[in-house]
Amino acid sequence: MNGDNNFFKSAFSVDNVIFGFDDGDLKVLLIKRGAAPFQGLWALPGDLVYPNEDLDTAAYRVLEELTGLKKVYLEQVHTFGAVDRHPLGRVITIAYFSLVKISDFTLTASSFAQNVEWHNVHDSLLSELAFDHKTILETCFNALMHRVRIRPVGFELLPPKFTLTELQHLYEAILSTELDKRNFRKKVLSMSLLTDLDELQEGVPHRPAKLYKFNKERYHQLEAHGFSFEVKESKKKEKKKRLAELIAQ
Amino acid sequence: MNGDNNFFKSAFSVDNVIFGFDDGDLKVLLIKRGAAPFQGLWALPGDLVYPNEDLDTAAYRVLEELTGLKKVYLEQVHTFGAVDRHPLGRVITIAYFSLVKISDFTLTASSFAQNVEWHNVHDSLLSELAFDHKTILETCFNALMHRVRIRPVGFELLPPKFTLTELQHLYEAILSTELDKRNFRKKVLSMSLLTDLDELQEGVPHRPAKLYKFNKERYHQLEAHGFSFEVKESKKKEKKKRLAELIAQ
DNA sequence: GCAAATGCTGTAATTTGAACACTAAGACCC
DNA sequence: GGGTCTTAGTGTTCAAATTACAGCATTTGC
Repeated sequence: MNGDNNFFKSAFSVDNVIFGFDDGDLKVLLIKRGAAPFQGLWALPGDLVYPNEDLDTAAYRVLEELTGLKKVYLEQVHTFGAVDRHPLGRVITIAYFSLVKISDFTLTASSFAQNVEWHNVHDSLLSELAFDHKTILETCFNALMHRVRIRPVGFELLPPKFTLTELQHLYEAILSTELDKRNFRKKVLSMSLLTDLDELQEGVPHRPAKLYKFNKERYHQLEAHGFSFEVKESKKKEKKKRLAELIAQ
Repeated sequence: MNGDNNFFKSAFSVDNVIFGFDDGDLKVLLIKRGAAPFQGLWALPGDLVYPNEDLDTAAYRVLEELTGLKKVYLEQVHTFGAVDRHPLGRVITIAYFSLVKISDFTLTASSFAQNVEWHNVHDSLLSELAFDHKTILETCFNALMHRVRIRPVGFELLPPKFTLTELQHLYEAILSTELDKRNFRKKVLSMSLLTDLDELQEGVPHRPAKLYKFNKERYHQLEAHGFSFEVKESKKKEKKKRLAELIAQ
């Protein structure tokens, strides 16, 4: 193949929707663009893929350059390739999402220079972002909502030790719903994916909660046996919502 | 951006896993390669994406050039971009799957020249395919298995009029399992997604079955109200399987 | 010691899912 | 026309999962 061919005048990039969870809120890491195009707008971290680099490798690289983190959860979601999505040429981009523990996170020197910030996901979905990044964020957020119902990836967003209430708040933030406390705890504990650490929370101005950790070994065991993980919205609400919509027609 | 940049010496293609259903079997449309590399091996239909062409457009084009069909179900699944996946250069490929009614299908003139055939999916997964197409087929088949449990896309594979038994066989072929006849019919009918056509099968040497069609309008209504479609494997089997595995440990 | 805040726990009612076997209708053959 | 073959079609019972729901317990801080 030769470089003169028209088919070889395109580039591809990866864009990474990096989710974090803090203070009861689901967040996404964005970079303020310092140069045209879209100067001054917030954008997803991303980069062109090197000629001799695999796609996943590129996505991990973007993540590590920005956060210093390796070994985080990363998943390819969708590829966006509208002809006019990049004003300077044909660039298709492969979108990934990753889940990081904000507790582990420190900005790297390289990222420190840039204007990097955690943003509330829902707010970002309502604001303007560079390129087609709003669509990408939407798609990845939907993928996350879907994923947490099927696999226990939520733990990737929590610190190593967490309380059941924190876990519940995480699920509520991702699924944008409220869950019944007793049913949630019953269900989660019945899966035996949590190890009770026999430790209590410290520094809280109320009764401290027990701390748990995620039991990865147990998860892999169950996974091998066709286990499925699921958290559902309350039926009461679904019914109410559906009824309301029917009436509205 | 200029053409000398190293980043612009790559190409991208689409590959299309075209599923059909015939004679109780799930099939995939493959092309026998007439030229190197991988000459003589079966491959997925695909093509480079034109410089001014959107990705989905390219996937539809590949499909139409081969089958003459427009307006078929098409879904992007995953992008494959290993550095060495194409022996002649860096080509990343965006994989799609599509669902066609074999009854509608006729080979186009252009595809007639090529060696195009329907292959049993399970056989193909065990045979050698060109490039990384076996991995792509696997990924798309898994995506299909997953998709039919969530959305009623299975109908895209059946002729406009079909019997409940045909529908059941389709699900059994995709999910590689057996389903209980009564429970299946009960569930499917309870969703009110089928319209009873008040017609009977003809030309069968036994009691003819009623014919149904898929009610698309009804589906869109339900979809708008957060409806979810699901077909499950029998629990009996799962339990047996799991027990066997536990014993084997 | 009392107020404030969150942690923690169980049961009853309902819904959903799974298992299971016989009669019905038409085609074909004699 | 009667018998046989083949697939169509149908309901009930039991078990499991899901839902709704409220009050006492423990710690901190005043």
